Amino acid sequence: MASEMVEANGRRTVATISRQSLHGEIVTRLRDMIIEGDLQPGERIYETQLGEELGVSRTPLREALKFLASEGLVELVPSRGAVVKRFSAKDVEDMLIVLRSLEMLAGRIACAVASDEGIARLRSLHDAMVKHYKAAERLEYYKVNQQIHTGIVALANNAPLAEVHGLLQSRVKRIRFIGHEGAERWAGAVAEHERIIAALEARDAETLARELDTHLANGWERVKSVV
Amino acid sequence: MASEMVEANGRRTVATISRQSLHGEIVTRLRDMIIEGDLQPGERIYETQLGEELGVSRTPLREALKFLASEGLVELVPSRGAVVKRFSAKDVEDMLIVLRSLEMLAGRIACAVASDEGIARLRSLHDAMVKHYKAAERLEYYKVNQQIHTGIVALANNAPLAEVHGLLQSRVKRIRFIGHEGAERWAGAVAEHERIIAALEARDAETLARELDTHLANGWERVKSVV
DNA sequence: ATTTTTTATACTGTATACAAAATGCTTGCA
DNA sequence: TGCAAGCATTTTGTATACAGTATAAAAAAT
Repeated sequence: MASEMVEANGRRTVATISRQSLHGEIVTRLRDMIIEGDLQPGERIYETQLGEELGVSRTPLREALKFLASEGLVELVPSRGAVVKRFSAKDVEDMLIVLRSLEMLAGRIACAVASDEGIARLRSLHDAMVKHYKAAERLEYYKVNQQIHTGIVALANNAPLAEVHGLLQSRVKRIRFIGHEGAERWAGAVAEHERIIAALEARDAETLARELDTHLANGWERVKSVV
Repeated sequence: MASEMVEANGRRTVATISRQSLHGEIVTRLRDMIIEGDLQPGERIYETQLGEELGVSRTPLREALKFLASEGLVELVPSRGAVVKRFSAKDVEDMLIVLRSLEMLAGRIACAVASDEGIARLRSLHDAMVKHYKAAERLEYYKVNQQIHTGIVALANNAPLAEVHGLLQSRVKRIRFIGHEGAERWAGAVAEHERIIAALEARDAETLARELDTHLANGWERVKSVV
């Protein structure tokens, strides 16, 4: 049955050598489905139905749901199964407050411990992002943007910090993904990013923290309307 | 919560209103076992064995393990099962850095939004802690101490903040639980707590943040030797 | 007509059974 | 004696089956 599944999926087998367990794959698959809005907030998840849809039995699917429940992407209602978690505007605002604090912390640490290569890599990511901005490629821009924020956190070389940041980021991704900002605000965000990268290159911790602070506060303003 | 009563009259949770599902109970049970050192770091978890020990079958146990894996308390090695996660000294230090940042953030917010009753409740907790200190009741002291730190975060009224704080706190609990500090350091910790509560009562955000900063930095110093 | 009760259906929660993978041990051979 | 290969045991990974529960619909009574 498992071998059939691999053939049916086809594309998934390339990277992982099918080394990862099935429930692990389901976790990433479902996470993507939730983030991309394939499974909508408040929607109830029927295990048999979704299992057949994915070509797996209920057992690994349920295990994956438990994992995602701990991540906070789904909610487990006793004897009524899993529901895609819905976030209120206050929830999102609270998350962004924490995210902002975490990124500021990461930025401060990064200024002290990051390698020159790491910073250079972030600069090139930033350049790529600007290209996408000028080409008005929103989706590509969005993806690289995420990579930059994740990259700053990664530079701090603090695994738990990166982990909790990723945890919250995965929750707001769904929101941000939807939010399409106007041209002038978009330009403002790019300018903020430029200053962020500059501060990082100068290893100026306080300036970097301040820039991240305003950038992420503005980010909330940009997304507030769509929540 | 209600399951404690259930456990009192009989070990099986069948007949009564077991509001929480079985895997949910197993999660809390295993979490306690890990924190209290019943399951030691690096120890491999044999599903059938542990299942029989707890009187449950493998299925809900596995679901519980997936949940704990997402929490970071156990590690899932593909086709070799679950292992209680072992943390290096750097891991713990990194966690405490993040915890410190989160508590400082919570403290700042709490000064602005906490209710007077909430602050008063924390003061009485503090008084209880001092009593335990004077009676040299280490375990009781430790428990109330945890409640105070959790309580400060709770005052901020920010669910995601409380969540990630609790996540990291559950990981370092195991360490701190072991660490027995000397009398003079213990006295220092109590004094720091007194200043923290005072700053909170004065709603002096910056002082509170500074006191939390030094308190938690000292906390790392106190625990460093035993990691 | 409305409310309550009953019944049917579908879904979740748990257990068990089966298949695949890995580890350890024994045996054979150099 | 040392090493390797193969077999056996153990353990995980997955599927399926069964039991319990909630929901919804239909029927009966007020």
